[in-house]
Amino acid sequence: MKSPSATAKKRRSPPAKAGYHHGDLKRALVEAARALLEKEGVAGTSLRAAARKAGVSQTAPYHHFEDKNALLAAVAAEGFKAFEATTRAMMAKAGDDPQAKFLESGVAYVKFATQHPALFRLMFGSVVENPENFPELAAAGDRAFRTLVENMTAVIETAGGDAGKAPLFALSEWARVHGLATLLVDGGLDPKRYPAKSPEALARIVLGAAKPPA
Amino acid sequence: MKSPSATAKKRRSPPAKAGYHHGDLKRALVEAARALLEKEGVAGTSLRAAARKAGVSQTAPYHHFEDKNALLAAVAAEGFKAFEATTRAMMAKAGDDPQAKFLESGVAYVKFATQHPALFRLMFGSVVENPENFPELAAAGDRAFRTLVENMTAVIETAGGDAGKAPLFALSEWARVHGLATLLVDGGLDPKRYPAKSPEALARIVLGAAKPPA
DNA sequence: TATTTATCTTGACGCTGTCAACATAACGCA
DNA sequence: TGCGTTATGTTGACAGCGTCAAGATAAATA
Repeated sequence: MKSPSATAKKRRSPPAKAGYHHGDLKRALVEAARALLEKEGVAGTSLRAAARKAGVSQTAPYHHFEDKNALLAAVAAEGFKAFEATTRAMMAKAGDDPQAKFLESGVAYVKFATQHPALFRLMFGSVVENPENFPELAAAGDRAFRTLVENMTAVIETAGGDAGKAPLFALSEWARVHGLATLLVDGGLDPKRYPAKSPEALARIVLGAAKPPA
Repeated sequence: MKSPSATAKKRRSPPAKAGYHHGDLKRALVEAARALLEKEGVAGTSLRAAARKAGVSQTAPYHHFEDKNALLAAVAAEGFKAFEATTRAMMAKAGDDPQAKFLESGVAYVKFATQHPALFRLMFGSVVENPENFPELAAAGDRAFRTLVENMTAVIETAGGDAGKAPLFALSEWARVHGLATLLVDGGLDPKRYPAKSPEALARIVLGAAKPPA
């Protein structure tokens, strides 16, 4: 019995698209919102537009997300997954040297930000309200910071330093990387002032070479 | 018709007009918008609400600002003035040591951000669109960066380093300061992880002491 | 004083987020 | 199998937003 016939598709765990009820609106909405984000920016990303793009009515999203904020949080969470993936890939290319891995993770950070500026703002800016209500987001932040401290610990240990200061140094370096990414994304940096072939190249220069006098 | 009002608003000083038409709506709107910003955040700051607060109709602002974006730009420009003033004050307290002055300017940066988070976001985030159309904003950015490089040059020279690298080092340190401020303002930083009495204290620790192994 | 200009108001448009009420497909149990 | 329940979708409505068009009125000017 079950389905009358016609399209018998999988609808259990990976419910693609099947059936009348659109199949998997939730995912479709997240993807639509992400596409809007890339093309129109944060300001141009509306719940209604996402619904339109997914081919449903304007209030259909409310059966899958409590409100617009929840949709944005879901997009941000997906962004964090992509972010972690690319960071891992960049670090893998760097081999075993902790210092090189640390640098590459920073470059990956900046590269991701400049390649997906709106998504980056959504993830790290204050556009998602009450992010603590979205465990996926908090978990992503925790994971990111944990790896950061681990990397910094490795760097310090190979340099024969005091590993107890890893959290402090990690924060310091995180701030620098995050600041560079933010300045590039938000246009606080005049590119003419720092001619570099690409944001990635600039990141490599700044993060790798710049150690002003203490 | 409504009550033909009664409250005569205060007027402005020398070049201002002492007229009926509200006197100086432009300034009143900027102040209203700034108050809204502090109380309601960027999202809760609307042109109409600012007009309401100033006691005029919803379209009155269009005689003084091209659109909402222009009003926000004016608020941001005012923010930059306040920002420069507090930075100067903090640096003055630091005396003559370039290193100390540099540190204090960074601490002032972070302090300003955490004390006026919405204003900080307005100034440095991407909420004002096409900021290049507002010369006041560009000028403020230029001034800020120039002092930064000057300070860094002084720091390097007293340390006997290569002053040619001042722009690069300045960018590096600016990124760190800006990143720290941004992380604090946007909640990317879990305060439990870095127990400090205040953001200002945390800034002092991070900016002053954290020089991880190169 | 007459006219032009600056400023402010009313009214309207389409967009937004969200709610209430309703319709129907799918699921689960007798 | 049929039926009730739940999940998912729709239409319609509301207030608030940014902005435009037209009209009103005070102030400046000639």
